[in-house]
Amino acid sequence: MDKKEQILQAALKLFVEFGFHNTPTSKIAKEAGVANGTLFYFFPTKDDLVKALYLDVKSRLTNYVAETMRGESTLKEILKVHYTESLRWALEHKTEFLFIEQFNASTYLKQISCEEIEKHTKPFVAILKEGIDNKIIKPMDIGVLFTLIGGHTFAINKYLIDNQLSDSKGTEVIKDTFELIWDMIALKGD
Amino acid sequence: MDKKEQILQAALKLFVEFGFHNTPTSKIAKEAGVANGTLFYFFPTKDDLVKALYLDVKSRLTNYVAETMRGESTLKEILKVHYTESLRWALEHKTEFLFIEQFNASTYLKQISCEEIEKHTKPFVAILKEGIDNKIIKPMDIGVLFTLIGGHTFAINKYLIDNQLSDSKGTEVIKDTFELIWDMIALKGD
DNA sequence: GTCTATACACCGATAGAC
DNA sequence: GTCTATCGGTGTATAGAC
Repeated sequence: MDKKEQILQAALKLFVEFGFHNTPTSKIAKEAGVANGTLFYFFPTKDDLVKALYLDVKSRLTNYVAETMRGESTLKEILKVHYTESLRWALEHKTEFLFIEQFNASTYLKQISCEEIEKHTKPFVAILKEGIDNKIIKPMDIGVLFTLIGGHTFAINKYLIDNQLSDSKGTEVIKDTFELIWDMIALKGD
Repeated sequence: MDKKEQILQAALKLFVEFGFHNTPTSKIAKEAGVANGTLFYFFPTKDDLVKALYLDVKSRLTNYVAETMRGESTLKEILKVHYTESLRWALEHKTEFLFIEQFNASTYLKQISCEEIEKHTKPFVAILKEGIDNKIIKPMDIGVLFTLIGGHTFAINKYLIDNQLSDSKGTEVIKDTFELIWDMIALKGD
């Protein structure tokens, strides 16, 4: 693993544990096992490091979900894989999830360009739009629909992480809550 | 308005605009129109100020919702008032809402005792529990149910604030999304 | 209670050797 | 590319007059 990667990993760990502002770059360098100056060689400013880390984590999540897709045919199945695998990824990458949460609520978010954000959301929004057009999903504003599903996923994620459920119990909650969401947004049964 | 109140108000405004770490106590004092030392007379440390502000904002929200209750009889009506009025309050107190969001995702949250948090959630959880016991709400873990409703409310809140909808459009979204939630959690129709 | 003035720790960022 | 050493700015908190 190269030094740049080590720095990102160390930053992720410390940011989640202590927050952005309580994590000096000196500590990050130390945790990463590199010199102070090396950090600034790869990331000109601390802000650059935070943003690079966000983009890195985000794309890892997006890639993971994309890879688990195995040509599901119905919209319900596609959404289920999206939901289930996002949650499963977050459960196995708690630190990454908590980092995203912290970042989203921070003032850094404004500094990420719209294109950068849309790159991750666009494919999913397209799927939802298709569902509405094909009268599988209830007709509603696409933004509201996206918000609803995102909010759900995020909330259940936090619940699972905070409550340290067993694997089987966690799987059950994920399965059950997906059916609840589906009932909420689907136009009829299946 | 006394100086303590002025400080809290200034801190709220600046924290939301610049984030906790980019808001020095000196700026807060200046914005509040008090001397630097005065801030530390009321709040021994900056952390104390942040936490006091959180408790203050939280109880204002809780009180507001409690006051709007006018002896609704059915569970659906009670929940609807809770949902609607929480959103309405947040829309008229955007800064307060954004502050709560930032605080919840920060490392400060750990520093708030469980009792302090439960004070605000307990009454609501009791209502939900009653709904399950009386077979009005689908049987499920009370924690999951609370998470679901909270996540929804939070997500729609953010949507409303981010998208600057007109009053009538906003009211419509609030009304529609409540029906969606209700359909999701209710055991049958009404 | 409120102010002014200031101590002093800390941290982001740079310079320059290797 | 990576290191060591260090500077300058900044911000929390205190001391002490009023």
